[in-house]
Amino acid sequence: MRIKTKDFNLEATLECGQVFGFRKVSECFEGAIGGASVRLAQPNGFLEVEGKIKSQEVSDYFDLGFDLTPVYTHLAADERLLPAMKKFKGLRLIQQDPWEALACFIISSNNNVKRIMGIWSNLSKRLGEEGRFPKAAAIAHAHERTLRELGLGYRAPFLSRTAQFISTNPKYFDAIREAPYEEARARVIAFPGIGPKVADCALLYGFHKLEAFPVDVWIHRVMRKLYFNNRKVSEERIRSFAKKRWGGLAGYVQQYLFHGARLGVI
DNA sequence: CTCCAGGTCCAGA
DNA sequence: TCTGGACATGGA
Repeated sequence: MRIKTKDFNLEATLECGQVFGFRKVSECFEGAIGGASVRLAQPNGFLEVEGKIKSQEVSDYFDLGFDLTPVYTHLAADERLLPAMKKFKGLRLIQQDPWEALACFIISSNNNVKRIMGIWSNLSKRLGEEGRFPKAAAIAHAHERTLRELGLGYRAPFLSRTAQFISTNPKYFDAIREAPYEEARARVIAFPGIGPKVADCALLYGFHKLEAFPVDVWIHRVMRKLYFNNRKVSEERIRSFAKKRWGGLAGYVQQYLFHGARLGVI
């Protein structure tokens, strides 16, 4: 299947750190969208999709209907952000599964991307269906010892307890999705192993709350460098700065900043 | 061996 | 409210 796209960069979108379930295999990305295993490529502008899936579902997943113009307006208006915009034009925040996002970012704390992807893979092979990321119930029923064997370390009880809560309160995500950002954030922070940063990742990536601005070590460093003259700044001040400057699209700007910082282009 | 990785939690000032 | 240390694990 071939899908026409406007302003879409598959590689930047899947490698910018918002999702951990795609693997690059010779110019293709292998992973899953919803319940379908897919292989994706973008050889000459078009998005090529292999797998038992409708084009609408792919389009929804990558949020292809979302107009990036206001994001570009922010990026282009700031000399400091211009390099990231040029490099990653077409990077989109996707509509991934809320549970997967929440779980993956519990795993992400004090961890590195390579290891997070490894743990994603271990969990999916051991507890998931057909190698996809396991449902909350599957993790809830697994023994904590099993999670440790898969590399979770001290995060095992955090993930286990959160999975138990979600699998027994399946409607809870609806409440989070419907709540305004600040209230949703407070609800997510209440989960074990989730603090302000992981909560913002879950809200931005799992619930598409585009005002969420996760401040991790990379964002902290790059924001300090670009906007605070390398002085000490609290994460709270960075957050309020971002909110004031980029408002409801702060999370989008954050993604360009994060990817740019990690790749060393800004 | 030490340091670090998309932090969080807890205790003590 | 702010700060320091512990926390599993594996790669550099």
